[in-house]
Amino acid sequence: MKRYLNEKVSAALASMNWLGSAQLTFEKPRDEAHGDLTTNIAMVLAKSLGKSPRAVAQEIVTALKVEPEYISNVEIAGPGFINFHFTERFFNHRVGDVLLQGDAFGRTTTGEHKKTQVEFVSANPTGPLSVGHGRQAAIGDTIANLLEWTGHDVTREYYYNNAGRQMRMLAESTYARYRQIFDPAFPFLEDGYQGEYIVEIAQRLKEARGESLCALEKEKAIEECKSYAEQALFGGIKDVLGLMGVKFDVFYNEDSLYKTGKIQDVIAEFRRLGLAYDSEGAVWLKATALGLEQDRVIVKSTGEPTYRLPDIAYHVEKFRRGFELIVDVFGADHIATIPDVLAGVRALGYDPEKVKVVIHQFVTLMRDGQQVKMSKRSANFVTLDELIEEAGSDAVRFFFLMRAVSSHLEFDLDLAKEQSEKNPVYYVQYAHARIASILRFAESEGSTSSLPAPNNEAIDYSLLVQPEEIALIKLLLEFPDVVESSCYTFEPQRITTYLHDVATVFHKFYHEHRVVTPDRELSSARLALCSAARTVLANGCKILGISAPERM
RNA sequence: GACCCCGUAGCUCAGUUGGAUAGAGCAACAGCCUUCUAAGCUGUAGGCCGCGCGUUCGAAUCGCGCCGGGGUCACCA
Repeated sequence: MKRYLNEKVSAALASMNWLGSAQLTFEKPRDEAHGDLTTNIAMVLAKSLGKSPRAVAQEIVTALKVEPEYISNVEIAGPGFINFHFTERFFNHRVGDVLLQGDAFGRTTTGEHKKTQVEFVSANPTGPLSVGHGRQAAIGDTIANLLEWTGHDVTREYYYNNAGRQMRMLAESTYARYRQIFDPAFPFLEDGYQGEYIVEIAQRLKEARGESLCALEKEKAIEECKSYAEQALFGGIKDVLGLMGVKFDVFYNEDSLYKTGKIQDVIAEFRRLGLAYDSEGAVWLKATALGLEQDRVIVKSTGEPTYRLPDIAYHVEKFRRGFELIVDVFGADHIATIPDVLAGVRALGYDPEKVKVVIHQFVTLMRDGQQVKMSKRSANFVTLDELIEEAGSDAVRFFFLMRAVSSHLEFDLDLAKEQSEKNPVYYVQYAHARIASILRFAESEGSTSSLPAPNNEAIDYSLLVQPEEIALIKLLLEFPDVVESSCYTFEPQRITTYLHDVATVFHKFYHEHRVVTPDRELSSARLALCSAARTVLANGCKILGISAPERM
């Protein structure tokens, strides 16, 4: 639709030598009376031409040549908009295109197989995934899906660290809980992990190993606890991600950056560039020389690197591995580290423009109208697996994707749990199930009245003339554009919003018009339309990672 | 104090690269099932788009300054 008009209007502009002096764009007017597409080109050109916008518009329209078969009306309106009305014929013949493309409808190739990495979740195995991680998993996986739908070669990656202070604390906490099974008076560490899950892990450890760890030397026993707890927690994390339908291609261990000398290489390179110096026993990155506020420690006086150094080394590795587009999905709590990493990457000669950082805000969990406080260290917190168990994966994913990533998300547990019409995810799924039901019904009727198959070439799409039919077709045709804009702006909520709209428009159509009627020609055309709507809903659900049920 | 996100209907939030008369769900009220799924549809009501100034043909959208809420500012990750 846009492509068609772009060609025609560009030709008109060219005939007056106005082409190129302003960006020609088309958009869908909010008000249907203003046509199917509109352009503001006349208003943009008016100033430089020294003419009134409406006069410019008139000249363009006069020079414009369009086929009346496709364009029913071109009008100048308001301050100088040029509105284009397409014919019903133009729209209803597109239904066949949708059906022909089927589960590929909405896919585009603009990504040109660009090698792309999406990093998300990246939680260290120190505890079960939180609700916040769940949001990140839904966002990251959906962005990855969107990138695939636009033709990128996508690698889903999870970066983790199973060394360091936090893991040490996990090990000691587990050890203490383990010892407490045999000796309730065994002291628990001051700032250890309080969560009930540690007790459970200790219990399982006891079942697996009996009392044997008590006999071991403490350090040795703690080491055993660490590997056992890590394995248990990582297993749990992967299970929960699996429940959400999230599968990673690569689990990247921070440790490998040390083993292969990548960390040392980065330090050496910074030193060579005069961007690192020693002070107070630590190694500092001269971030001020890179335009940042203050210098930062990259290697502590204890000899351990701070998180910045491996983060920079990891990003360097992303470039070295050949990724042309690097998407980092982080929680808002990591926002402060990003400038350091990007500055480091740039200093080392890589283009930070290729790194897109998607920051998502926090999730507030509401239960009975009360906020549920969440902290991994406190005993009282709702984990992602509990949430999924209560509300189901579809509802959880959909809820996480309903809001803009930059907005705080209030997750109403009671609403998500409610398996009823109040729950928005069902609205979309119900539309899909309803269509599936209609198609089943038509098939059963077809055995006696031989209705043509929905994708039959003999279908007369021009029978689709009702306002509800045309409105549905128009909306369905927007799907590829919605996928693209959602992808390139990294705003997955555009898909949930759009699918909700599709469901609404379909339900209205369904309410107004009977699909299967004695009129076989009309029935066929409407079945085709239903099938096209089902295609869009199913494809959209696929992108969101939720199911599109045949029955509800 | 510095930086980041948010501020739109009673509540939770959409609102496409700035476009014409501001949108949905929930909550409230009033209707619609002898017909393909009522987990649906229709109608009513609900708004200084936080405030002010600016940019321009035009601002919920962009800029600056306030106000309010949240977050981050380690030799924690």
